[in-house]
Amino acid sequence: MRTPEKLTEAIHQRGGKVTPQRLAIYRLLAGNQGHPTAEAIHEALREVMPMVSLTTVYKALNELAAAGEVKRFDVGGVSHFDPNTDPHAEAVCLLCGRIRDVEATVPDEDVRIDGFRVSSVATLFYGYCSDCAARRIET
Amino acid sequence: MRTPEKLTEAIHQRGGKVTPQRLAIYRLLAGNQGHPTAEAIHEALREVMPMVSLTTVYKALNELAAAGEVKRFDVGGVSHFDPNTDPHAEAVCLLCGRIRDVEATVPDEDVRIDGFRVSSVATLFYGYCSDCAARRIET
DNA sequence: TTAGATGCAAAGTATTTGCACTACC
DNA sequence: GGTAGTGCAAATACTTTGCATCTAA
Repeated sequence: MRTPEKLTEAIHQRGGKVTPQRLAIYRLLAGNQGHPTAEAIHEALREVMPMVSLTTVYKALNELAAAGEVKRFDVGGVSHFDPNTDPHAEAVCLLCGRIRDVEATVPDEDVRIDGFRVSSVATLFYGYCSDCAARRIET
Repeated sequence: MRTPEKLTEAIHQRGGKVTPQRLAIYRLLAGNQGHPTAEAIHEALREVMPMVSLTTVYKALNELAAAGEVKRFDVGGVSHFDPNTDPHAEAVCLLCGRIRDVEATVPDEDVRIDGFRVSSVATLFYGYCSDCAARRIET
C-alpha cells in the first residue's frame, strides 16, 4: 500500500474528497503489519475516532482493494485486508483460526496466464500452528 | 480426492454408513474437474437424486475437507470445494466472478514453516479473464 | 436394534445497499 | 453551493445448528 499522503494525492486528482475517516483508516493500515478484518479495523479506529461506522470502513477498504492498494482474501467467510503487497503467503490455523504472514516462495503476480491478467495473488497455507499441533497430539 | 470406492471403504472402517446421498456426492465430485460451490453440487445432484438437501451436501463436503480429500477455499464469501488436490492455482475474475484452474508453480504443501504444519495450499490469482479484460478496455 | 445420517426450519454472521444527512472542496 | 462521502437501518446471502425422523449395518 502507498503512504497515506500518496493516497490523499490520488483522491484529489480524481476529484474525490479526503475525509478524516479515510485518512484515519489509511494511517491505521499503514501502521499495520497484519491482515486485519473490517471489524478489527473498525474496532481499532474507534479509539481515535469513536463515531466511524462499519459501513464506511467497508467502503474505504473495498476502494483500496479495487485500486490494488491492499490485498483482499477470504478465510472462513470473513474478508481480510492486507496492506503488505510484497510477495508473501498466509498461514491459516484450522483450529484456532489465527492467521500469520509467512515467508515463502510464491508465484509472481506479474504473470499472464493464457489471456488472464493477474492483479494480485493470495497464497494460503491451511494447517495447524505449533500451539495447536501440540495440543492435537496430547488429546 | 480418492475414488468413491476408496472413500466407501474408509467410511466402513470407521463405523460410518455409506448412504446413497454420500455416494452420489462422491461420484459427482469424482467426475468434476472444477471447484464447485455447495449450491452448484446440490443443483447437479438434484438431477439424479431430487430429494437431497443442501444441509446434507454441506455436511458431506465439510467431512471431505476436514479429511483432506478436497481442498476448500473461499472467494467473495462463498466456499468452493476442489476435488483436484494436485498442485495448481485458481484464477478468479474480479468482474464476472468466474474461477478456473490454471497451471502454475505453486508452493509445495509438504513444507513446515517455523512449527506450522501445512495440510493444504490454496493459490488464488485475482484479476481479469480475457473476456472481461477486453470489455474493460472498450468501455 | 441402534448409532449414525438426513433434512427441515431457524439461527447466526458477514457484507452490501438505499437513502437522507453532512461536510469537504 | 454542489457533489462526494458518511452512517443508519434494512436487506441479502452463505453456512451452521437443533432436533425429530429415517435407515444402513
